[in-house]
Amino acid sequence: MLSKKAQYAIYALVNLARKYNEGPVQIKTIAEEEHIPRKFLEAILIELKNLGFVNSKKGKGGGYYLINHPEDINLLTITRNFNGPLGLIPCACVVSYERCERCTDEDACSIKMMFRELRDTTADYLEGINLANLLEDNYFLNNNP
Amino acid sequence: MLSKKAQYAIYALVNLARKYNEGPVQIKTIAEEEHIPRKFLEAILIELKNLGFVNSKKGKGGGYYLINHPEDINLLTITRNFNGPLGLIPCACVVSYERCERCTDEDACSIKMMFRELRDTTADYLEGINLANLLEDNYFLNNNP
DNA sequence: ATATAGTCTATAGGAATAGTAGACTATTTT
DNA sequence: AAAATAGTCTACTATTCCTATAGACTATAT
Repeated sequence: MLSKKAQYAIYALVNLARKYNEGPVQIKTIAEEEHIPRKFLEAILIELKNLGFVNSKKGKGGGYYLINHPEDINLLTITRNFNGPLGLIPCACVVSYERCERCTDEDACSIKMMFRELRDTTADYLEGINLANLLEDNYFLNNNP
Repeated sequence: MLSKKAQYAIYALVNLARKYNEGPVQIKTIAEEEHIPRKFLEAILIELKNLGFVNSKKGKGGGYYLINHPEDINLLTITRNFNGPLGLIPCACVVSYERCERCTDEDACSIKMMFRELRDTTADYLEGINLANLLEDNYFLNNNP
């Protein structure tokens, strides 16, 4: 399961994607519409800003907005920044890789290979989904066999 | 990432699978070979026993052993019992499903569909791997295109 | 009997998660 | 310039989960 923080980040970005090109959206609005605790959301938005996903405008009529087009933000990127490693065991991770103490030959270890393949499948899948895909109702029903 | 507990459970079971039909294996032996803290391993083995994966024999020459053939224990079953939900968001879970507060029509929600498909892929993958598969070096090199 | 080896109860430190409070700063409109 | 709006920053807290550990107890085999 993703952390609440990671989940909130995704929902906040989807909310902004839905209103792309409609001007800044207030923190309060996002918090209410997405059922996210306001103060918690503030912290997440600042992180999203530092990561280059969103920008903000202060004062009246201010709020947050997406910097890039929804099509250019995929779920792997979001997940990477707000959640731990994708691999299920340390030696199967890429970014957070740790050598396995149990192995003499890690390159022949079936346990590692198995978990590594699962990790890669997951990464590819998440990378293939962007925010625009998530806006359309029934996207999957319409695009899957 | 799986919890240490879940990882240890998998490595302990693989250790027992490697010695299937060779009589009971002592806690101490498994702990040393798999680099698992002994007392922690004790607790995990008791849980594995209650779940019906292993049995134990007391006294001299005692230890733990697998009840079923390694081929009959898949990784989905192990993971389910020692780690949280497979789905990345609550509404995409099966066992730990929670209704989404954001949705009016969950059946048309692309976010849910996406995470649900990923969950199902992961579950199918884990279910397809059994302990016997993990014993053979290079299993994946030999069986994947 | 005695050594061996699993079982049970209880506890505990620490990290991560999730959330809160309040003062402060920048911008826009009047 | 003043007032209202809205984001920013610092600090704090509560709770849960993870990862263990200690030690006394019980059952079995020889």
